[in-house]
Amino acid sequence: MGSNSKSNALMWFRKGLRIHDNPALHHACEGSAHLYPVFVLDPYYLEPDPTSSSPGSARSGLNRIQFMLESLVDLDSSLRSLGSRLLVVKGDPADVIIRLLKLKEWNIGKLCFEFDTEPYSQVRDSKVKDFATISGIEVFSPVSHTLFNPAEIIQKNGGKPPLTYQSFVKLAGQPLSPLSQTLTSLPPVGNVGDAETLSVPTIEELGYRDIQEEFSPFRGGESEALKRLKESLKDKVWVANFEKPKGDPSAFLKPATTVLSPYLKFGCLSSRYFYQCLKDVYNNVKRHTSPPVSLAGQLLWREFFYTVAYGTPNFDQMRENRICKQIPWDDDEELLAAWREARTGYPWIDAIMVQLQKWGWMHHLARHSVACFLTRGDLFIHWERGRDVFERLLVDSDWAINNGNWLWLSCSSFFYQYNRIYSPTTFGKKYDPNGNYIRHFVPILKDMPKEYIYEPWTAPLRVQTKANCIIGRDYPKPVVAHDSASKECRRKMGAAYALNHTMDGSVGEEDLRSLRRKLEEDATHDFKSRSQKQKLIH
DNA sequence: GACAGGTTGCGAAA
DNA sequence: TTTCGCAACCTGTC
Repeated sequence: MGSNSKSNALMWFRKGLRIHDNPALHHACEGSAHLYPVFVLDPYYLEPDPTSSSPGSARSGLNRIQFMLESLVDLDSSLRSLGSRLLVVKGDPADVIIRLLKLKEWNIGKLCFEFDTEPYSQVRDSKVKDFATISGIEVFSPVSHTLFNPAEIIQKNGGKPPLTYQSFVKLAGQPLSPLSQTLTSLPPVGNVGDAETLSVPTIEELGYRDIQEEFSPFRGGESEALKRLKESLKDKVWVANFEKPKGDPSAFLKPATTVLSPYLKFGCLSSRYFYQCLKDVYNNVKRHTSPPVSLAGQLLWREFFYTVAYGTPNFDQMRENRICKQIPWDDDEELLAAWREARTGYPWIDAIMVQLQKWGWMHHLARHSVACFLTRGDLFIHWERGRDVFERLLVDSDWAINNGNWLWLSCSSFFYQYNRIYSPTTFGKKYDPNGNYIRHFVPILKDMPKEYIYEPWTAPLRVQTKANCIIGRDYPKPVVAHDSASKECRRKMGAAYALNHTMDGSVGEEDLRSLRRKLEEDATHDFKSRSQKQKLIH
């Protein structure tokens, strides 16, 4: 190669931790003498945070950190089998990439990375892109994390994202196919020089010592993703008849869904490849389910939330969010902690929260149960608080999808039927009358007879004694009474909706404060009039 | 302005 | 196992 021909490429991995269907990687290889595959470890994301209520960093639970490290190990080994390897560098991602682009030894002429729609990533990437552009480095940043380009769909809809699934699907049409070529070899890594590259660290090397005894049963990486995909698709009848709302949230030995979400989150699995595989199955069976409930429909839900999230400023908060109802949520640290730490006294809710802590994954309907309970169903706590807990602990936590679902479940956007409240007792009972799910994740209740396991506070004392679980001592009493709490939530939601309707989307801080006052006054008044009646009766 | 339709509520009644 | 009342929400479309 000539001395001034900058024919080396830097492939920046962030999400998209895969070899298959990776257009940025393909482009990075084309005409490159050397290829530098880089992943930047961000200390802010990884550093142990002893003040957090469960193991992990401030931003991520240990399960997701572990999943990411496994994905990196797998990526490195795949790169090695193609004659390359993964260069791991520590530091602030944008700063690190800019530093590497400046290195004389690397002599980078082309920077390739997958386009990322998240606000955090947009800021980070434009910093790097700006530097590359003024330095005369070619930048290639294709959309390949999603089936569609969110920007295109928003444009097709006149500049605003569609706010219903149906209108989204109509607008979106057919997704693009995955790349058909597979890479058989990669250009070699050139002289690394002063870049201070590492190999993928272990969880212990990151400073984590006390690894919990039960942890996520899902291993990270592209190989694992493709294996899991193949396994899921083997049962063609199951794939063809899949209907999301009918799954069993209490199934944990064999989950009722594919559990491919963590792999989609990190891009270990290409959504476009997944979609194509599903189409192949559908083409080979007589009858199959359709969106929104089908498996392919689930991938379209992902697209829907990515699109709305990309086109909605302040999507991850209530304030200044065009599509979010303004609701006077309570701020109760005690109740929030009880929910987060699985001590609400409702075994179904607590078991789900334990599964979140231990596995970093729960069934979709289980997520609904606890999200509804925290917000509009029982505790009336701000959905942003619950969102934070999920965002940190879920192995599959995905910015657009997580925020979208919290908006949905709290009846702040997309879904508005706030009278439909999940029961923290009977909902789980429908699927698991014996309470096996509770017995596994809340073992203190393992000997509670099934008649009482969903409402252990109703068990006679002799039953509690026999089960070695005294309610109020070994396991908490319910933090709220569901009947009255949910009634109260309905009342508040009704008042908040009325206010949002009257003010036509311009509810401000002061309006919420006065609504909160009014709601409290009404509650006190009701209480007093009830007491009056009681006095009259007696 | 009316109307149709909305992945996933509950509990009672048939 | 399906259907209904509950009380009445929203967006997209005409």
